[in-house]
Amino acid sequence: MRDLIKVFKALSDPNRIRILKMLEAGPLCVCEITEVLELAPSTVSKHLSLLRDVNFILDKKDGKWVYYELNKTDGAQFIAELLPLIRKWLPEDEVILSDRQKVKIVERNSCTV
Amino acid sequence: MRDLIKVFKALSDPNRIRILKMLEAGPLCVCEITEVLELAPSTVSKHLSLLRDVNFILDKKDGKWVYYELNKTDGAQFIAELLPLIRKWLPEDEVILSDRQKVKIVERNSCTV
DNA sequence: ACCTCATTTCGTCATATGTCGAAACTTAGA
DNA sequence: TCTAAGTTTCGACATATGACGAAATGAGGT
Repeated sequence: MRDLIKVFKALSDPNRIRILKMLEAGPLCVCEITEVLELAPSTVSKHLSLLRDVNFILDKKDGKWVYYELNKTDGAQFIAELLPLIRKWLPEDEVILSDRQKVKIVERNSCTV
Repeated sequence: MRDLIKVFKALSDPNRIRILKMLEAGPLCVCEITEVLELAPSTVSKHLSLLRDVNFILDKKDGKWVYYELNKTDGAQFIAELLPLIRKWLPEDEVILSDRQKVKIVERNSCTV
C-alpha cells in the first residue's frame, strides 16, 4: 500500500509529469530540465530524486553532469504501465507540447544557467 | 493536465484507496464506510465527495441514506483503467483484506453510528 | 410541526508539500 | 591545489491536505 501511494503522489504534481514527458524523448541533464521548467535548480533536483525514489527514472553521472532517463528496467513496472495511460490521457496538452519544443533548443545551448 | 493531476491526487490517500477497494464488492452507504475506516463521518464524507468529483464513484440517495458505488459509466475512463492496475499491484494487502471482512459484518448491523 | 438520524458543510488544527536561496558537495580543468 | 560549474542538501516559508467537532441540511416517522 505504502509504495502504491508513493507512486500516485509522485504523479500528483504537474512539474513531475512535465519531467517524465520530457524524458520520453531521451535522457536530459538537470540543468536542461531546469531551463525548460524555469524553476530553481534545487527544486528540480528534489523532484528528480523523488521520481528516482519511486523507480520512475535512473541517473547516470557523466563528469560534472548528471543525466536522468526513464527507467525501463524490470524494476519499473509501475511507470511502465502508467506512462502509456498518461500518454493517452494527455493527448495535446499545450504545456507538454511547448516543453518538447524548448527541450530541442536548450539541448543545443551551453548549459551555464 | 489539471484533470490528470486531480485523478492522481485522488488516489494518493490510503483511506480513499480503501474506499475504492470496498466499493469493488458493491455499493455502500456512508455510515458503513465510516464504521470500517473508523474515521469521523465528516472526514469520510469529504473523501467521498472528492472521489465523486473525479468521477470515480456515483451517489444514489435512498431515504435517509446515501449509497456510493463505483462509476462504471462511459464518463469513468480513468478509474476504469486504473482499478485493474491497483488490483494487480495490491495483491494481498492486510488492510484491504481486513476491510473486506469488516464490510460483511457491518452490512448486517443497524447503521446507527 | 416536531424529532430523529444520516449526511454534509464549516472552521480549526497539525502535518505534508512545493518553492526558494544559501551553502555544501563533486568533478574537470588550469 | 585552486577555481569553476553542475548538482545536491539544508533551512525557511507559504500553501495544500487530512483530520476532527460543531453546526447546518435533508428526509422519514411520530
